[in-house]
This record gives sequence, C-alpha cells and structure tokens, in this order.
Amino acid sequence: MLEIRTFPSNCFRRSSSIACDTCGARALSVCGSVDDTDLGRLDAMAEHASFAAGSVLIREGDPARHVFNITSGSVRVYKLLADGRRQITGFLFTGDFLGLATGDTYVFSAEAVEPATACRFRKTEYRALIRDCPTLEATLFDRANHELAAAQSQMLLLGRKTALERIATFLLDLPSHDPARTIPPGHVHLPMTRAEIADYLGLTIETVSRVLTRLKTQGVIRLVSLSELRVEQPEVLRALADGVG
Amino acid sequence: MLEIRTFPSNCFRRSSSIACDTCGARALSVCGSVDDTDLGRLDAMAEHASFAAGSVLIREGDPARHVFNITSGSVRVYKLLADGRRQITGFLFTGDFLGLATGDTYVFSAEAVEPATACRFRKTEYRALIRDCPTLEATLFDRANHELAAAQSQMLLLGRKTALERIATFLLDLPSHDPARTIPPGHVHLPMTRAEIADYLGLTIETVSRVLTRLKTQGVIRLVSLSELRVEQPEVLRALADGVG
DNA sequence: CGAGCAGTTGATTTTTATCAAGTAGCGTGG
DNA sequence: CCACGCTACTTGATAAAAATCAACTGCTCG
Repeated sequence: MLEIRTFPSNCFRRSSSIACDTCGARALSVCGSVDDTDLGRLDAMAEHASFAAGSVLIREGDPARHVFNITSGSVRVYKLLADGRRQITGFLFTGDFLGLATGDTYVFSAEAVEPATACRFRKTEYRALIRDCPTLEATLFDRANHELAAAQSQMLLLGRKTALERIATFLLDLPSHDPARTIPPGHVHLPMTRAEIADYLGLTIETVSRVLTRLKTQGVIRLVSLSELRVEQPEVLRALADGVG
Repeated sequence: MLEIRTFPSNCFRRSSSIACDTCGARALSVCGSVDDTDLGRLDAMAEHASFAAGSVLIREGDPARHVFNITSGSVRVYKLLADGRRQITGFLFTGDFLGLATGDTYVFSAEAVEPATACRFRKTEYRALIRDCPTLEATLFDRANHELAAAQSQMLLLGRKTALERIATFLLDLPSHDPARTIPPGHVHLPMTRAEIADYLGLTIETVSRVLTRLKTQGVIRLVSLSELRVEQPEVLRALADGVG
C-alpha cells in the first residue's frame, strides 16, 4: 500500500511515503523522487518503533549500528560536554534520516521532542541497499549537502550573532521546518521549551525569555500563548536577523 | 599518468590523485577508493586553475555553476553579515570538494589562504558523471557525512565552549588537517593569522592572543614562532578542550 | 488545593568585546 | 646593511553583553 504525499515543487521536504503493513504507521518517508520498488525494499528490512517524548533514539558514544528514518513527530540532535552543557545541533522531522555518519560510534545523541515514530535499519543492510539504489543515494547526498549549508548558517549564528539576532533568525527559520505547511504565514509554533531554544541558540533560558519580552514590547511579535506567537512586523524581524537592525 | 598516494589506513584523507597532462599539476585528489577510469573522465572535463593567496574561488550569492576540487594549498570557507562580521565555517585542504550544495546560488564564500590550485567542473557535467560513477558518489556522500559531524562539533564549540576551551580544541584539531602528516607529534603549525583563528572560533583577535599567552605562561604550550608552537602538556590541553579543566 | 515545573523579571557578576597603546617581525628602499 | 613603515600581534583599561544567582508568577496536574 503506497501513499504519496505531494507538496509544492519548491518545497524541499516533498516526500514519498509507504505505510507499514504490520503496524499501520507510515514506515518510510524519503525526500525527492525515489523509486517505489526501492522504497519497498528498504521498508521490508526496517524495524518500526515508537518513541515517547524525551526517550532516547541514539546515545553519543554507543556503537553506531543503525540508521533511522523519522516517520512522525520530531527529534532533537545534540552534543554534551562533561559538565552537562548541551548544544542542540538540530531538530529533525518526518522524512529526515539520522545516523548516516560513518564511524564505529555515534558522535551525537538524539531524543524525541514529542511522541515520534521511526524506521530503524541495520547499517550493513542499509549500506547494501544504498549501493543498489542510486536514486536513493543521490537523494540522501543532496540532503546531506543541504544540511551542511544549514550547519554553516548555524555556525554564523552561534559565532557572530547577538542574542537578539539569534532569536530573530530562529523565529524566521522555524516555520520552514513545518513539513505540512499547515500553519498560516506570520504564525509561529514553538514545539520546544525555552531551555531547548536556549541550547539550540547557544544562550540561556533567561536571555531567550528577555529577548522575546523585548520583541513583544516593541510590537515586533505578539505572544498568543507560551508556545504560539505571531510575527507582527516580519520585515523588522528580518532586518534584526540579518544584523541590519 | 597516475599517481597514488598512500596513507595509513586509519587516515581519512587517504587519496587517489592523477596529474594533469596539460599543466602538470595534480588535477584531481579524491578520498577513498575511486576507480581510475572514473578519475580520468572527471579530470578530462575539468579546468585547472591556480589561485594566489587571498584570491576568491567562490563569492556568496553568485550563481552556483561550478564544483571545485582542491588539488594543493588551503582554502577558507566563510559567511559574512551585512556589517562585515565574518564566520569562517571551515578550512579545506588537498582533496576536498567545494560547492556541492544544491541551489541556484552559492551560500558561502571561499578564498585561498595560501597559494592554491583547484580543478573546476561545470555543475551539469559533474552531475552527469556522479550519476554514472557510484563509487565516487559513495565517497563524496561519506565525506559529506564526515563534514556534517565536524560541523556539529564546531556548533558545540561555538555555542557552549569558553574562549579557553575553544583554543584548546582548535590546537588539538589542527594537526589532523595536515594531509601529509609530516609534522612531528606535539608540534602545531598555524598557517592562518590570528584574525582567521578568531573568525573561525567566534572570538576576537585580542581574546585569541590573550588565551595563547595564558597557555604559554602556564607552560601548556610553547610558542616557537608566531605560526609554530609546541604542545608541552597534551593531556592538560585535552582536559581544557573537553571542559574538564 | 498545593506541589512542581516552566517561564519571567530583577540584581549582580563574569566573560569577552571594544577601545587604545604599545611591540615585534619583515619586506622595501635608501 | 640599516632605517623606515607596514602589518600582525600583544597587552592594558574600560565597556558591553550575556551569564549567573535569586525571587517571583502562573500554569498544570495529581
């Protein structure tokens, strides 16, 4: 049983999905044009797992035996220092792959932000399929390069932007992670806590809170609830994000 | 004429190279086991260019028409903010590829740090070859994932490490970028200026200078010259880098 | 109803940036 | 060969940004 979800052609997160015969959940969600037969083969060798909010998919330092494909929910990827300082390096959503990096052990951790489901493959099997299926490899390669570009932008943010510029950038980037584009423009949903935002932007929760308050006071944004906000002056926010403020 | 350079098997930068018939310079330098025939085909469609120190290979915002392969020297990749703040996202060396990210325009700039040579391909031709040569694509994909892991480590550094921890990490990581491993252990060569180190680590030149002085005073390192230093206490430096200091 | 957690706000400290003088190395030209 | 000037680097004083410490608010869920 095949389900193809179609998004606007300019949308990177366009994906083909197939539903799992055993559990019923969507089993695979791959960006780009991947052959249905290949998707099926990949799906056949996958384990399908559900993760409660906060549960661990990958622990840094563990033997890297599996590759994951997120089929629903969202996942945070992060690294820790010995004393507990955390840097969240990214959030993953439906369709994203996890654990592709080569090496014996994982070099990052990953946890479900909200309840999530994922397919899990043995790395050896995954490698065999990758070799047989050039389309899939091309798609994944393409995506890795996208992620690399995103990582560079994040390095610019972490290394050179002020707290205000970081928050502004974050608020503008967030909606683009919404896979279904269901949220009306100008409306931003914050599925993560202040602590997660802080650990993603290299700030403290207090600074995040203060900057949001400042933006609210200046009328640039309006806080509908703790996790919902509306951008009232997008052009001002854009200027702030680019350091032109 | 084929030249294979062999490095220890645990070395990621192991590469196959072929020399250019016309200019004599090494034309292609690719990590991993890539078929010689494929290398030859790739080389045949390349332009071979030399770059003086400081000259621009890629300017952010320009149409992304080419892919580069560095064949000698070193290159800095960076992003700028409107007011001139710069974040260097990485240094590239012999064998590294540049400009693989999809999209109409380059999303970063690249300049030669020291005199460098590179092969340049039209993206369209490059894409065609990539499709024909699975080994090359696998190699590039593998490397992209390595870079992604490196980018995550750099995000941890930029977002959560102190100035001292950043410098310590930098000094420990630098030798691994030496493709030929010619430098004796404990000896670190700094081919870049303090300004470049600062822009790579998200600091100012003054802070870089002060931290180096501090490490020198404490006897952890010894400055042989401005661009040469010796690590006297590697285990102390490692502890500092990991935030265990 | 109240405990507990997430978030906000305020006071203070710390870190690093900024501003401002130097000093050292190095290539050029007298 | 040495003086000059340039640039990179270092060092010091001060300022700014964000972290830390601390108190308080408000919400959610037993």
